[in-house]
Amino acid sequence: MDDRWRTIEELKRKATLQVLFRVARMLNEMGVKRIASIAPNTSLRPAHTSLFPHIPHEGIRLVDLAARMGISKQAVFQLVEDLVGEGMLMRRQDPSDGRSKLICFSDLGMEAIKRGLATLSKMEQELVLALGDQVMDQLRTSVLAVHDHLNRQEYKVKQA
Amino acid sequence: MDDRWRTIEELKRKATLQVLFRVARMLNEMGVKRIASIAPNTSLRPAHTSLFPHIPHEGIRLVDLAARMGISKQAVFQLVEDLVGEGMLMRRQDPSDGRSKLICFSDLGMEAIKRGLATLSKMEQELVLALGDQVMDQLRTSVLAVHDHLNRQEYKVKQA
DNA sequence: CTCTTTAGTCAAGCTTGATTGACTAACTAT
DNA sequence: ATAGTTAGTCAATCAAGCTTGACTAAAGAG
Repeated sequence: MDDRWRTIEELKRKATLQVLFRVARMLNEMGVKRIASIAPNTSLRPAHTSLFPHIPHEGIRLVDLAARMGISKQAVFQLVEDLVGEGMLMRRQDPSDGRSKLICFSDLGMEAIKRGLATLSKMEQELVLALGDQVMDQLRTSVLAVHDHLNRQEYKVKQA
Repeated sequence: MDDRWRTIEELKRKATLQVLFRVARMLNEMGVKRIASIAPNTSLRPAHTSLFPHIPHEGIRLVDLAARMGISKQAVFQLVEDLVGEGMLMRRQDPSDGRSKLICFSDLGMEAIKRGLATLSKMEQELVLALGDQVMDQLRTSVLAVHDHLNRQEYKVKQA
């Protein structure tokens, strides 16, 4: 065991962030697996579900959605098209602009989102059961603190 | 604001896991960006770096590495080939098997890993500075608790 | 000693998730 | 009214990250 490797092991042991990444990845995989098992949608891929967090209740225009996701409108178009085909999303005419349509959830889509969130919430409750209220409270408050800090920083960067 | 949507917003507010995912994603993106900025390796992609956590100091055989990552040995071969080309990894002859080679880090590779971990550690220290010792301690212990629990569960599943 | 299996390699091809370019219809500014 | 811009759409293309199949050399079983 040479010195270089020892340094690496030391750094790894201290890396809270690495543990955070791994935990997030494991939980995410677990969630995806569970949701897939209750609704075997062969045709809905990660790229599709990545749209969901960016679709507000009022709806959003294609170009704006693309801008928020940081990819081309053509790419988003195809994803939205698929989701409309599956009945998850719908396009309403934008009352204020004849060219544009407002992309929003259909009833079916909202039900699906609800089921997904419920699955996540169930996983969380299982963790509470296994690890106790206190640990999960600590996780919640500390993660939230980091979250808020990162958002404040991002805001500052955008202002500059 | 109809009832279905209100339920969704309620679920989201309670979802510690969603916040965890988002925080992990943001920090990860930040880390990748920083590391990329200090070492503009145009040719090393995420698929390559995903090998690193599975390569032990003693080295590992291609088939075993592929099994650990859950993908075909041919796919792993290409990635290893690229990394050997970049001087990050090297292949030693396996002393106990004439067919097999042990994939391990080169000196350059270990230096690169060290720099990556150091970057992560620096980000962590910045969080400590911004949020305080206490919050980061809470994050560390709670995330570690979840991590250990998930690993225990995975172990149990594998036993069954 | 032969037969089968296994480790690494090489080649071709596929799916996903994106891109760029072109086009139509609707809006906007002059 | 006309010229230029913008929103959505359609099509072709591309790179990443895999897969499957075929081959070789070494190892192991009978």
